[in-house]
Amino acid sequence: MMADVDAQAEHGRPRKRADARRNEQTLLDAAAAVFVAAGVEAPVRDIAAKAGVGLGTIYRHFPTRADLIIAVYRHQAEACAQAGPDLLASGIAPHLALTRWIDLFVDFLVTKHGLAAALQPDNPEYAPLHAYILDRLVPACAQLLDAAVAAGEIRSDVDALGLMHGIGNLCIGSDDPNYDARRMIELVLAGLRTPR
Amino acid sequence: MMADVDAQAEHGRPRKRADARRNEQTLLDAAAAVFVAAGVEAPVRDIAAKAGVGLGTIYRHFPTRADLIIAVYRHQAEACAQAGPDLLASGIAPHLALTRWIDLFVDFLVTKHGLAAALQPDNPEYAPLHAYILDRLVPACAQLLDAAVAAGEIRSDVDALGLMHGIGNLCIGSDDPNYDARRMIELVLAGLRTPR
DNA sequence: CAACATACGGAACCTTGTTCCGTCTGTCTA
DNA sequence: TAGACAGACGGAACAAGGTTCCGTATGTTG
Repeated sequence: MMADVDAQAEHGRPRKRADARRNEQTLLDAAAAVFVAAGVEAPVRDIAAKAGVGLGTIYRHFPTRADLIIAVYRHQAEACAQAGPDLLASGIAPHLALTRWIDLFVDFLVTKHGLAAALQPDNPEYAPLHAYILDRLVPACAQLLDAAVAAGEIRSDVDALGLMHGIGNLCIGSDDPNYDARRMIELVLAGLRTPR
Repeated sequence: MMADVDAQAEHGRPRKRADARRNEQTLLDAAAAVFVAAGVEAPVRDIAAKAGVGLGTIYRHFPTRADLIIAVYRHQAEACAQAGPDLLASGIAPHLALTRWIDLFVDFLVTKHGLAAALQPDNPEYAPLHAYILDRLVPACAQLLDAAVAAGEIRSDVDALGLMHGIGNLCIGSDDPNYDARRMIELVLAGLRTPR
């Protein structure tokens, strides 16, 4: 059946209605604004209100809050993932590349109020977000880590997943002026360079 | 003994009614059980139900969840605070004493599902808990830290508050079998011993 | 332009925290 | 022991936020 050749065939699923596409973009913009103003845990109602749409609409486009967060930050996250191979290819020492990359990751996290806390894997609401990070960022980290281990620059008893989890954790609460997440992360990295 | 007509005179405030004291203990026991089974973020109603009391009763005895948590774990927290001076007096190298003490602190945290996450200072619900930790545990840590710095064993650019915050953060999610909080903390401590 | 699939809005429901007040009960005194 | 009352009790009621559902509205297509 379905010998019809309409736009849907091009990407395998039916093309969305124009108003739906418009609303999706409106929601992304509204969500980005609300996340900046109130953190990624802002009430769904606030985002819907900001976008001027009903609650049903937001849930139809983004079934979970995590989907919305991913959509809003996908570009930045991809850039971060991409930076891994680039740094590695740049010719600097692997452990330096790793340090720089973690800097990028930390920048990404600390500039998004509440994002680090949301990354906790135990909260089922954020499972898709977690899966996304695992999928895109952990491999990038692993590549850098492996290179540094291979170069004998860091200890070999730490895995990328655990390191990312730890770094992410250390970023939680970085709004607090009495807490310097970067210093703690600096300690972790110094510890990494220490012999077992 | 002196003519203490009224037991209240001994501590300055009126003696509580017998049923109130009984309920307080019942609530502590119920809370401890529920915390073990469902974490420290378990619904207040569950604790009240387990204790067989009404909601009003639990709020009268413990105005915030943090008060209840503190009451349940006070003994263990005090023991941890006390261990600081003891370790320092035991004659081992200060940095070793610090390491051991942090081990105790981590033990305390990782055995209480959700407690580390609750320590985040941004959640106003847990403000009293946070204040308590600041009051009792941070000074203990500071003493050990100072001793190790004075002995020239660790770098001097880390403060007790930030270190505790970081260690606490690293303990979040330690239920996850793929995450080893202790290894991350080991890295931090190794980093501490590294020259600036 | 008619018909239909799709999308929309928001009321309604669920869970959890928190307050409030009518009722009940220790405790104290006469 | 009885009466009075401060103190404690239970739980209904309210607030806030997440999520579902369905009657209505509107692109899209033939």
